[in-house]
Amino acid sequence: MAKTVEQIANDLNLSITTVRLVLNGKAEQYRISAKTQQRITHYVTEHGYTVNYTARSLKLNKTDTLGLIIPRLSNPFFSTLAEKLEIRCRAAGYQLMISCTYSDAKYENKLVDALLQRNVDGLFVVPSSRQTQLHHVKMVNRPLVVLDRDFGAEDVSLVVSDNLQGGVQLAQAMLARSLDKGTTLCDEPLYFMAGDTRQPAIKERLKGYQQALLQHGIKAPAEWILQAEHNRREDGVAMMQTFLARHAHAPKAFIASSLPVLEGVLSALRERYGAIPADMNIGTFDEHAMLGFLANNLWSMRQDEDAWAEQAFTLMQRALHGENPLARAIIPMTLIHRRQALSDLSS
Amino acid sequence: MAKTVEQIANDLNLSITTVRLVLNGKAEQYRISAKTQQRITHYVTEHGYTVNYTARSLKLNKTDTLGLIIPRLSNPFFSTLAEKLEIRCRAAGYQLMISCTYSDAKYENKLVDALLQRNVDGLFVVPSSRQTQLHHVKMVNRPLVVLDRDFGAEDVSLVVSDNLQGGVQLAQAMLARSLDKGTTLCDEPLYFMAGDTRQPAIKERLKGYQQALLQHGIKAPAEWILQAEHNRREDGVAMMQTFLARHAHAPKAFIASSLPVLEGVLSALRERYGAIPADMNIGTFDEHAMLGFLANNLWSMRQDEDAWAEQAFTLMQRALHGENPLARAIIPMTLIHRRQALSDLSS
DNA sequence: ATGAAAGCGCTAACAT
DNA sequence: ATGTTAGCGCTTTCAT
Repeated sequence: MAKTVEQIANDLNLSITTVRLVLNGKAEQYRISAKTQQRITHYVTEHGYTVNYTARSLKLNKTDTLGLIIPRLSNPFFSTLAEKLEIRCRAAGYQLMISCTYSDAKYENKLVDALLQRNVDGLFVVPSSRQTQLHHVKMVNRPLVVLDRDFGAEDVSLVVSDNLQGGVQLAQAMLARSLDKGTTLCDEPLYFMAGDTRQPAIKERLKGYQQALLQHGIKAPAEWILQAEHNRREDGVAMMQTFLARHAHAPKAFIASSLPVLEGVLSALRERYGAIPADMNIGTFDEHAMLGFLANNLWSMRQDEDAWAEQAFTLMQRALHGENPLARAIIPMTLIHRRQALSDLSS
Repeated sequence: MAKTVEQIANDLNLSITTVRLVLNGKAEQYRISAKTQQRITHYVTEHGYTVNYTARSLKLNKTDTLGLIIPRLSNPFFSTLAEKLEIRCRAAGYQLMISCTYSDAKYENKLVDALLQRNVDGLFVVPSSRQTQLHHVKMVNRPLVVLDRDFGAEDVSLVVSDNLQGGVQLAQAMLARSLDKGTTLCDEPLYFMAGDTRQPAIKERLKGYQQALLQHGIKAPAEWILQAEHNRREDGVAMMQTFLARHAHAPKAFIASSLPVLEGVLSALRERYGAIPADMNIGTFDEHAMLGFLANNLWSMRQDEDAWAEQAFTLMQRALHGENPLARAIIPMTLIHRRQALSDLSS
């Protein structure tokens, strides 16, 4: 640890107040004599000084620290979000403490407690279940902003993507392509590989897909929709294995409910066929640069992490300032299309 | 905030000591009467209580919090590392504060200061330059573990991958394939797309590549090695554009010095040819599930994040306990090979 | 079996 | 222009 204000004051035979005044740049305002200022600044350049934030926090009852609780950092959507949010918080003078739950409810509740014990000024949370969301709303007696998943708790500020609209748009884009080519949906069904549909974001995406089909006069048959327990890579693998057990061929067109699911789906296909069939039409939620590695015709529904960070922080800041019009922000998604790559050219 | 110990004591007409004793489970030891205990536990279940860690920290001069400073979370290697390290720290009762520098030296130094101000018990840092590394070693008068980049400062604990050996192994595997097929290196040069070679890890990887070539009696010609200012996606783009300006065709075989560089290299190729030539042999450092999206013959050098986390934490813990045999851990890399996918099959 | 008090380093309000 | 002091909530040590 560096020196304390008191030490400096003693060593220089000054009072604590005087030292603090120049340390906080109030020297001019209180007309501290030039030579006193010099002695102090000189001492500090010599011995260094950093405020003890712990003591400061104890006194002021704020830590200038916010907490962010997400499922995993290895999910690119969350790591990007964490980055953007961290930058936004830091611009406003807050440190962001990031922690992961690994989708474990017990863990998640404990994490919230741990961060509260450390007196974070406010908390951003991606809850993993309705139960944990309720826990947080009840236990967190400080500014709370829920992200990504609306399990329907009242009285919280909330930031989510417009998953329903995203689902509609994605499905419509893919259907339009089929219909342009003169194929019908019966020739070329559009499957939906859904992770955990209890998760509100996934549920909405699926609903959007169904709505889009209905607009074409079709009620999606049950066998077009595959489901799984979670939204992980292995769940994607399982769904595609189920599919392949039931069909002779890989699907001509499908939508994955999230990136990890897509990874699993494709790895199962590669396992089976030795390659990812290049003529598949792939739709997925969440954008990632490495999607460009695929040769396929591909649509991805991008979530706007910049807008998320901005909105989430704004809601947080309002709450921190005591203005408390709990609000929910719904952020539009953007469709990105990569055309099928022409494969056989002499490189 | 929840109640304080003092409030509880007042409300119950007990002394602070008595309340603390039962709150800390020392009730039996000090023979607090059963009914006193009951009153207290009842009060707590009613009104709740969480220790104020800030006050505790001020007194004990430790926060049970460690800091991790990395370039970016959106780099999968670092986000995975952050996850593993967070888990390891939490298992030992520490919270990990993760922050990103975006490879900005100024920012990095400020971050270190910010975390020190918050009294983290120790710091893990991936320094972005020799200058910042020296800054940290000098300024951080607490346990410090440097990760990933050895800019050569003395007196620090250090965890790095065995980048030299990794470079050798990767290049050798790729050369072996060529030679098996009867092609010579002259037919099919093995290029190296190097990001910033001032960065020690990159420098070592490149050196390993050169060593491997030498073992085949070849000194890599200057034009086989492309270089850039940084290790970002856009640097990969730039290198491949340079390459394409000088050559009529895409390279038959190359190594990318890191994932972001690879992303850039491939996107430049896709831009140019409309597709990623499937007959290219690709080598890269860092493993990622989405590499399986590529149809190419592909070798990736995986860094063992689990071992990193374990070693880094062990070094940290030693330092925290005052044992101070500054040590460096060098962690082997693992080669992963994906065979070229057979592309034209009826799906 | 229970209580009292000092002190961690800072801030803010009130002296001189 | 500079100095003094109370108190944030906890832990630790010493008294009953």
